[in-house]
This record gives sequence, C-alpha cells and structure tokens, in this order.
Amino acid sequence: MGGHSCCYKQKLRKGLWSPEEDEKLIKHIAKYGHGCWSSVPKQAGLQRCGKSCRLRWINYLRPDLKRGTFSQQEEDLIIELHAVLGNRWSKIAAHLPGRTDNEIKNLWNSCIKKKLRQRGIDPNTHKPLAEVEGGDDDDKPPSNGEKNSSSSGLQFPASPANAKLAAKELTPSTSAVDKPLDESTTPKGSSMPTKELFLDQLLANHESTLTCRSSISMGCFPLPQLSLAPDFCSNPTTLAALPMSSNPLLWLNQTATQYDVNPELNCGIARSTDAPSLSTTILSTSMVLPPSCAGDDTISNWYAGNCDSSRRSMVNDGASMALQSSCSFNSGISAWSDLTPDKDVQVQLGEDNLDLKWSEYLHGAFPVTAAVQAQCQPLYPDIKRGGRFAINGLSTWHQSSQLQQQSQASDIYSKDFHSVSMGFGQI
DNA sequence: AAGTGTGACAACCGCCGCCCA
DNA sequence: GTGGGCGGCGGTTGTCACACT
Repeated sequence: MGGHSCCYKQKLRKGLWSPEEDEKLIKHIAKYGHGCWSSVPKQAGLQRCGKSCRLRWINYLRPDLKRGTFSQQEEDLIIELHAVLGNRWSKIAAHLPGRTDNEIKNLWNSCIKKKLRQRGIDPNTHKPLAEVEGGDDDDKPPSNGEKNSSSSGLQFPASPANAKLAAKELTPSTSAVDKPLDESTTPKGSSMPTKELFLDQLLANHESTLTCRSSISMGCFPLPQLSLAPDFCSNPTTLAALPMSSNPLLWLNQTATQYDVNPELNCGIARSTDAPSLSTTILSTSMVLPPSCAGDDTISNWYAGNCDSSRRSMVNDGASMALQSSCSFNSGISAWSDLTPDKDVQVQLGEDNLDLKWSEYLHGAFPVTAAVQAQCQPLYPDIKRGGRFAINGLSTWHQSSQLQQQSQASDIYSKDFHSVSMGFGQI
C-alpha cells in the first residue's frame, strides 16, 4: 500500500510544485497531451509520479479552471447538490464548470459546513440541527447521498431549499434518467422524483443565475472573434461584450456568464455586477497565448515571471501577486474539457474562417497570415521575467470604468484593481 | 516581537473499479 | 477467471499566511 506503482521506481519529489515543474508539465501537455499519466513525468522530465502530475494538472494547471472566490450562486448550488449527492465531490464538480472536486471539497469543509451550522442546519443531513439526533455526530460524513437518503427513506428535499424545490410541480420527463435508480432510492409507491430528475430540476432552477453553468469565453483578443465558443457566438449579449479595440499585447479569457458582461466597457474584462470585488472576476482571468507561441520560450518566460506554484509565494512578490494568482493558459475556444484532439474548432484569422482540429489549433499548425503575425508579434517582447508587461486594454478599461462608475466604485473594487494593476506593472 | 490559533488550499494517501493481457 | 496497471475518487494531512493575544 501507499503510493502508486510508479512511485516505487525511483525517488520522487513530493510536496509543493515549483514553477519550473509547472512549466515543464504545461509545456509537455500543451505539446503532447497527457495520454498515459504514468509516462508523463518521464517524458516531461519531472521527478514526480504520474498521479501527482495528473492531480497538479487537474486541480491547478488545467486551463479551464475558474479560480477565484465562489459566488453565492455557486455556494447555493453546492449546498443543494450536496443534499442530493452527498460527498460525491466529483459529481458535484461536474455541475460547476471550472471548479474542481478538490476545490469544492475544501470549500465545503472549511466554509460551507460552518455556515450551515451557523444557520442551524446540519451539513450532513441538511436538516435543522434540532431535528438531528444527538447533534454532536455531525462530523460523521454520509458516505454519499444515496446511503444518506436511503437510510432515511430517500428524502432528497432534506434541506429547506430542496423542500422548496420539491414543493414545485416537477415536470414529467420521458428521458432515460427518469426512472427509479433502484429500490433503495425510490420507495415503492412513492411519488418522490428520481434523483436524476430532482437534480435536473435543481440545475434548471439555477440555470438563470449560476455563474458557471456554461462555459462562455470572453475577453480581450488580439484578433477579434479569433476563437469563440459556439454558445458565445450565438449569444448577442456576450457578443456585445467583445472588445471594441483589439489589444495585440494580450489575450485574456474569462469564463463568465451573461450577468458578468458589461457591454459598456471597452474591454472584455467585465465586472461582476452583484459582487463588486474584482477578485472574483479579474483574478480568475486567464491569459491566453497565441498558438504559435507553443513550444518556444514565451511560455517559459511568461510563466516564470508571472506564475508561481502557490498563492502564498505570490504574496511575497507583491508586484505580481494578482496575475500570478490567476494565471493559466486557456484555449479561448470552448470548455477545455470539451476539447479533444480531433474535435473541430472554428478559427477566424483575419477574414478567413478555418475549420481546424483542436490539436492543430493548439500546436499552431495552421496558416498564419503576415497581418496576424504582425498583430501577435508585439506580445512577445513585453512578456518577460518579473511579471511586467503592458496591458493597455486593462488600463483603458479601468480609466473608462472609473469615469463611468466613479460614484459607485467601492474601496474594495479600487483596491483589487490596484493589486491587479500592480501585477501588470501599470501603476 | 514572539507565540499561538485559525482558515484556506494544495497535495498526498489509500481504496476502488475498470481494462486488458 | 485473475492479477497487474492505471485513472479516479474521497478523506486526510501539510503548509502557509494572517489574525489575534
């Protein structure tokens, strides 16, 4: 026991990942994909086990990670999903794009549990604490939602929120999932909805408010409409948020919902309207490098200058903290998890639409016009160690937003922007 | 200023299930 | 059928920063 077989073969590093290790892993996966995780460390020149690489990638380096603080909608959904699914974090995470099971698990254990208790709700049963027998055994987690439910006769609407949901008339479904899970989860003769149906209803209820229900890309692209997810392109609201001026220095990609979009801003970076702190928006912004950068020193230099393996080390380097805390590579096309090497993506280069395989896009294996090159080129000299490179778009955006929203700018907002700006070396 | 407690989060550990030879 | 390799999952621990005394 203890560790994977691959861990026995040689003395492997453990503990926090260094920026150099991250860089190696990113470059390797960008170039070859992960394939068999056990072979990744060797191929990437890492003294880690494959499992560790996989974890690092999934929980930290993966490009579609949202990062930043959880919104209230996300927290609410997690609570409701937990009431249905129990501690099945990966299942819960599947409904929160950009969030990892680890992240959700940590949030649950460190924050949500406590909040629920403060509200008088037992975090395991989602029932009022007064109703929970003993009251002091709430540290015993339910093994999962099913066991939890079946043991008490399947009570999906255990929480007040779920009770509210259950009280609503559930739309009959003819889908395949609309059949009882098994005898234990749906009592005979009960009109209680199946878990899946209940989940569907729950998610549908969140559809309009959840920040990350669907992955929508927006941001400052050097090439307007270079790469947009289909759901983004078809959405006039999100399209309206496209940058009016293309900034050749940086591609920013943001996973956000419509409510995050502020079409008035002359930049794709939007402010969450119900959460003034930029930490949940800008800090979860991802930087995107042009495909042609793959494999050269740009990533290396940028990453070395701006990323670190943990936020805490960023704090030590105050000047680049904000950027470091959010940095990641992002395709800017669609949800990363949806991408496969053979999946088609539509890329617009100048006036030309190209249908490419994702792998081709990733490796830059497509014709790039001189005009495109000229637009991208200025990016490179400005990316250097030390985390300082120009972001005109951000600066412009900040100035205009200051003018437009001076009266409502909060201290937090300014402070956060200052942090970000310091990170970018603009102030 | 030093020690201690706490929260957040990254990473590890151990187990399980799937796949394949 | 079986055993090894592997990916995935959930629980737990370790580490760091910050607040408080």
